[in-house]
Amino acid sequence: MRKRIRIEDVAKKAGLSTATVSRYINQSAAVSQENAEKIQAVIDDLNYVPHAAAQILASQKTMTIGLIFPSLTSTFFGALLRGIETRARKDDFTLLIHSAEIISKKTKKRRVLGEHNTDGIIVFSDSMDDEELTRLADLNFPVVLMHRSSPTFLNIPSVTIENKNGVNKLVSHLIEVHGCQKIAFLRGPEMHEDAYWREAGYRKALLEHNIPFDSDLVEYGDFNTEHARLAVKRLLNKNIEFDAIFAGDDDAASGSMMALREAGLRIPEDVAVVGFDDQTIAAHLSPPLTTIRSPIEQVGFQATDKLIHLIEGKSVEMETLLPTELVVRHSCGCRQDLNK
Amino acid sequence: MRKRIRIEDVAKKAGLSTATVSRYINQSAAVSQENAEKIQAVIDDLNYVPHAAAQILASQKTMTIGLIFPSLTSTFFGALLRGIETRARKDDFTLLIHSAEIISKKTKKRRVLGEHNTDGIIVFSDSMDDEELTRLADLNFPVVLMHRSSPTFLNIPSVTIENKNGVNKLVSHLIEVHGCQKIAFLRGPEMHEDAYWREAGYRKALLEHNIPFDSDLVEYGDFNTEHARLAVKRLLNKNIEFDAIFAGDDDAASGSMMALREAGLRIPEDVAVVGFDDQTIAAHLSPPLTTIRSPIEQVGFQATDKLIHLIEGKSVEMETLLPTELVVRHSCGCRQDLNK
DNA sequence: CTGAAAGCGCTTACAG
DNA sequence: CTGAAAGCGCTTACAG
Repeated sequence: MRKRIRIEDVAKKAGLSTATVSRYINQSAAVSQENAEKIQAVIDDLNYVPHAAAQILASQKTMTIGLIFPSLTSTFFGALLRGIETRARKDDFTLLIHSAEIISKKTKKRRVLGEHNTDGIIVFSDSMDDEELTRLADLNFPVVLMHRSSPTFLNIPSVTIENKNGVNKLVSHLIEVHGCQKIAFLRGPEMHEDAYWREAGYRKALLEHNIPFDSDLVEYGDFNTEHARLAVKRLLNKNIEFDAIFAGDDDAASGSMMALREAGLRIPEDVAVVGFDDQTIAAHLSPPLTTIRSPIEQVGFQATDKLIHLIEGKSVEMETLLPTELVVRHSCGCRQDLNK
Repeated sequence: MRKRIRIEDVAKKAGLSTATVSRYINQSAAVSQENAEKIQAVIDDLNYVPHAAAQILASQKTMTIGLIFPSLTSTFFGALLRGIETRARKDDFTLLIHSAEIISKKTKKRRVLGEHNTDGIIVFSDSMDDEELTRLADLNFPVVLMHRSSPTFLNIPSVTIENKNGVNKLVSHLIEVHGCQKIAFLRGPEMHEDAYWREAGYRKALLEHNIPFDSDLVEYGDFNTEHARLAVKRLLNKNIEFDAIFAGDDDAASGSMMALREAGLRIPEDVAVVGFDDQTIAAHLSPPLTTIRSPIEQVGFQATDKLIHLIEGKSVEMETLLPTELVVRHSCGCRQDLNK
């Protein structure tokens, strides 16, 4: 590698001090018009780019945001990332993404994301344990939670979505409009907060329509295509009767459809299927999926917005609950026009 | 924020010098068993984590790899990222991801990824222009290309996939097994290298079967669901006849299916549809998609492997061409068993 | 508006 | 195997 160009080289060539050059680069203090132009010319000429680590060390600000995700495979995270990146870039923050799924227990002691390399961290769902959350809270280090709320003994801001109401509407639609009575439910991961509230919405809808809750109809779909496919197969093999499936999310709905088709069942004639999220895939399934639209990108945007406020020392709303919306397509049995 | 704990604090408490503590942490030189234990105890006690920027500045190694992607929305990138992250983590490299789509021309002067914050960069397709590529090559800075080959005047290692042969097999299957004669082709983005070679494979298959190339059958699908849907609509509106669609990739195949269904056409009876990549979605489309399996995750893994070798000063193979494979499902007209 | 100089928290020859 | 000290490339009070 060729010799690095330092701020000192720029300063020397411009006949100024490094302090002035630094001020110009960071716009941290006024620099005379004349010198500004001189400096810019030298920077362009030398192709100077500040050394990030030196800036961080000297300023004690990393200008980067850490992201902890369980995995990066779902399209779901694409939308989330878009929201996060859009907001982060507005304030020139860099993103350091850590996908937790791949980390092994052993690696865990090597803290990947923390106060040593970020100004703040956004945590998705349960991808950080309470111990580390507590440690960061004790440090007063900025953290924002997405798709989960703060442990009660801490006080961490969060951005979540309206799961319970959404699912209530969705399941009620199945019951009221399509007369479904035996609605299978593919639950998400055990400790997942979205899963918890979706179950609450499911139970509420049943209760309000005097349909008894039947645990035989509940399986773990894990918000995952293949798991959901197997879950529906299990239901089918056990000869459990159902006239609809609320799959937990869209990916699981896609897997459910597969299993049904493999069993020779028609959708929605034999079994209605509904999902949650309204990801891109939803409209492209066959039949197009009735689902709940959740503002995934907004969640990312808002969480990042909160975090940046926190980093800047401003106060933020503790809990942001974003609304969801019923999107009726055909997989529930509705027959609206195919062209949107 | 509470006062940061520094290596000096650890050293003092352990009754040793910072040099020894540093050597223990980085395993960069032998430390006596006794002192090692003492240091580890203090680290655990104080909850010490080294300041990343200080390490980078002092060692002149960032231990991070830059990734330049056009966008993070497709599931395609999920698989790619998995491969990259798996390999990077093996050598304790951190990932800095920059999605180029969101960057504006103005922002461009602020170089987001480069020698100032990474040890090397992986570039997807054409998300970095020749000018910057040249600058980095001049610096002798490690760069690896994915899904594109090096500009001829440079000499940058790359990892690409066998597009031409794959498509040739796919289109030949359509012609030989299903008797297709008018195969529409949804091309990818203009300057995209994958798109270029897929067209070459398409033309070759036609040529080998004495079917004239008909430019009326070619549209831009842009490797994108919605664009592809509109492209097929255009074809339909122009009353152009076709008995099959090679959609360019799986996302575009999904969009094509939508357009066909909206027009009341049956798949594959009226029109066969085939894709490329064999992403997760492919098996879940209805009917399940016949496509070419490309080793997306492998591409990421190999590119990262190459980059790390480069960073370590080792020499690497200049061009790695990974094989692809025909996956026959039902959207082409084949009637194999649905259960795999 | 500008500069001299201390300091950010590490690593690493060098010497022992 | 260990330590004293220079140095990595910036930023930022402080003084003017």
